[in-house]
Amino acid sequence: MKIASVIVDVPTTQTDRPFDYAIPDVWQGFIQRGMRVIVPFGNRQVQGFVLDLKNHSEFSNLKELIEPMDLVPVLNDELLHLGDFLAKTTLCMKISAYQVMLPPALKAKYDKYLILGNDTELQQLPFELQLLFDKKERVLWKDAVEVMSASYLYREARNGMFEVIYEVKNKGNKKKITYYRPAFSEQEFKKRLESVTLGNKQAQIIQFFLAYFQPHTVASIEENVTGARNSLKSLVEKGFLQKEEHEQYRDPYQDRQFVRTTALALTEEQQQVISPILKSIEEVNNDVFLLHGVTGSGKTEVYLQSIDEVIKKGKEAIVLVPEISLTPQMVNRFKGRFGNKVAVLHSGLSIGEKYDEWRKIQRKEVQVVVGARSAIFAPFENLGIIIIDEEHETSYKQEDSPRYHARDVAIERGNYHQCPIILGSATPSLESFSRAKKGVYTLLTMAKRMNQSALPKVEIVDMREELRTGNRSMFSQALLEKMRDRIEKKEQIVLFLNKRGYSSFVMCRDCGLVVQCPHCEVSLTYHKVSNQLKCHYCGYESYAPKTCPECQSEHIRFFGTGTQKVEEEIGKILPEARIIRMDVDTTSRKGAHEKLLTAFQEGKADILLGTQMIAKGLDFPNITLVGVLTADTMLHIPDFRASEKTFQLLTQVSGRAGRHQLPGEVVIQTYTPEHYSVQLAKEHDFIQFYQQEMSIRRVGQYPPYYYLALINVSHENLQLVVKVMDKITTFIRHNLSNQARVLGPAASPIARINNRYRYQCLIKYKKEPNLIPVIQKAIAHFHEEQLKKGMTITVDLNPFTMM
DNA sequence: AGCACGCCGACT
DNA sequence: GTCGGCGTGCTC
Repeated sequence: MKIASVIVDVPTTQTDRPFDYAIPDVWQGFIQRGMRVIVPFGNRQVQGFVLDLKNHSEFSNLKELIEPMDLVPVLNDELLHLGDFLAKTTLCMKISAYQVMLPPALKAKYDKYLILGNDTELQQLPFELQLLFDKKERVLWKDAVEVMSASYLYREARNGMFEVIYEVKNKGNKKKITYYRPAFSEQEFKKRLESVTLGNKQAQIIQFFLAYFQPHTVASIEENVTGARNSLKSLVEKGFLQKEEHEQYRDPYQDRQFVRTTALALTEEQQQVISPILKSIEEVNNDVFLLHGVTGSGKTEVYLQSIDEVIKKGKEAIVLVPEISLTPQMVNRFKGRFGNKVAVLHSGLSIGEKYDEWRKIQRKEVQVVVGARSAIFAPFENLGIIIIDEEHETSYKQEDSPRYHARDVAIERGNYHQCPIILGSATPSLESFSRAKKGVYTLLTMAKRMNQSALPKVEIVDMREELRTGNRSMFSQALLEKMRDRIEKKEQIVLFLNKRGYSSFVMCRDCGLVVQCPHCEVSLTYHKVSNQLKCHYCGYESYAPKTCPECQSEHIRFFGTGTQKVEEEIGKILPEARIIRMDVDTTSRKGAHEKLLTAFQEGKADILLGTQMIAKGLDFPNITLVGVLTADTMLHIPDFRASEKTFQLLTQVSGRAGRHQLPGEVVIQTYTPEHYSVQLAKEHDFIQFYQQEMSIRRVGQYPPYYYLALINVSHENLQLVVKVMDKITTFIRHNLSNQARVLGPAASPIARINNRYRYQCLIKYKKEPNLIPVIQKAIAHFHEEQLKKGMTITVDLNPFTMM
């Protein structure tokens, strides 16, 4: 095999195909499919993935590839194939599909350098450049353009004064740890000592080695002989010690003790649910199970015992959880059961830590991976099960290219490995539940909580009524009384503030002006800490105005209830309450999240106050009251899934209460108590909610009855955006069947971000085999505009947000 | 993406 | 006449 077919790291439609390279003799037999290589591309070097090896190419004068970047392939055949699947089903570049499957540490970085031409003397250069080149062979391009214009540099490069070179940075990411070991046996060591005289420090080090005759790290030598580091080198030179480097994994969980657990006895329901799963594992079937289990019904134990069975068969398991750093309890459960067989992958890890966890998987040192969305690409080769917990979570859909959904990838991989998939949730997505009803998935139900505990009693409080009776605080009378009661009883409270879609905006009470971002069509968010207004879309910041910028009125107010404000108010009315506040501000530091939760678990606070991040996975026995301060803010966002999201959230939050011996109670405060998603969450009635919501989706022609595709065009010039979007929409409308509904063009819900206008076209369809080629054709038409005018066109198949 | 090639206006 | 504007097309 003399030729490698390579996908290059140039993410454009024109280069989204394999390029052939000759394999130089030195690398013959070494280069394999799935390896990363450095190849010449045009006049620069880029990274690429070897797709294939072959002996013939249609292209006659091939360049040689430069060198491999890996010792062993980073992508196996299955993942190479999966990349193709991603590119086809999400309309992304193949290179982006492959990059997303690997830990970010393996993504190439490029450096552009300037080196002197062959005949160039340093003195010929302008003074500023002479300084840069001083004693250096090469100068970073970005340093050079600081002192000389790019056009000058390019011109002189053309004249031969410089050469411009590119280099793929292959970062040595492996963490090395240095050991010193005795160079010979103990007797030999002593014998040799007699024939030399050593300095004081060196003698001390030798004594230390004689006392503990084994390899030592520099740190441990230093502990015993201070200043030893300076003498180690000469001991190596004299032949007493050998220096060696061991690769070491950074283990983010290394200094933590995990209490080992064994399988718990299953409840009757759990047994009923697990037996078809075990059967599927046994028979190597590619079944998809939808495990619908109420909060606290013990889904995790079902996962654990299924995985255990898979491991016994010598296979591997992937467990996806929504943003795992948010649920350290979950990690503990897996680490506790499977110990060092588990790798953990989530966004809280550093790039290096992610890389290390990934390598444990690649080297088959672990059998289980627990992680967020991208863990679905774990390079296992013998998958026995894939579990997606909280299956309905929107975070399983990646919101930028490649816009894949982990569930779809899971099903594709399950099909390849012929292994079962479990989708678990207390509130399944309508898509999954309807598939289960149709028999595409196998529905498994757990309707009871473990520990004989009942689902919590839910009380809905109409906040309009509170207002009428003169209560203007954010706590209803009912909630306040219950909070007092729990604090007295030394039981714990979780207060949930639903902030999404309800940022704390600034409004003038006189003229009604809402302060907006000058670059985006969104209202600015007030941040109390810095007294600033910030735009969450483009990062614009300004100081909070004291008077209305429009009418100069002083009645300008900050609307919306932030966690800080709630904390302040509790401090006023319940001064004895100890509060832990969890939001972006208090959990941004690494590990802060877990610390706060641990403190709460240990009873160091009465109230846990937070946003989204406390809705899931909390399982503390002492929580007996859950308060939802504003249940309906999410209902008003322009999204057909608003009701579904509200129902899911209320159910999840309620599920935090009374999971163990003590009974739980939930208070939901709302301005729309009659809404079915609020009412049915109170009744814990998912089935009823499903039916009601489905009929609305049917009428509105929304998923799961229809599939969606969203095309978005953005550019600074509004006219251009409208024109292009209009042409695309018309083209698509004419080329799909009349079953399809093509809506638009219309301004996006956020009509402008970063001064770029945004228009969109929404396609609703049931069956359109030509959809993807038609969209591709429509977009291809506007290639030039994209290239020259900086217009962006994006396509999101099965979008989760319409923003 | 990044660059070379190439064809038209304003400068020595 | 030439420098440089950016429109066009190519990269194995």
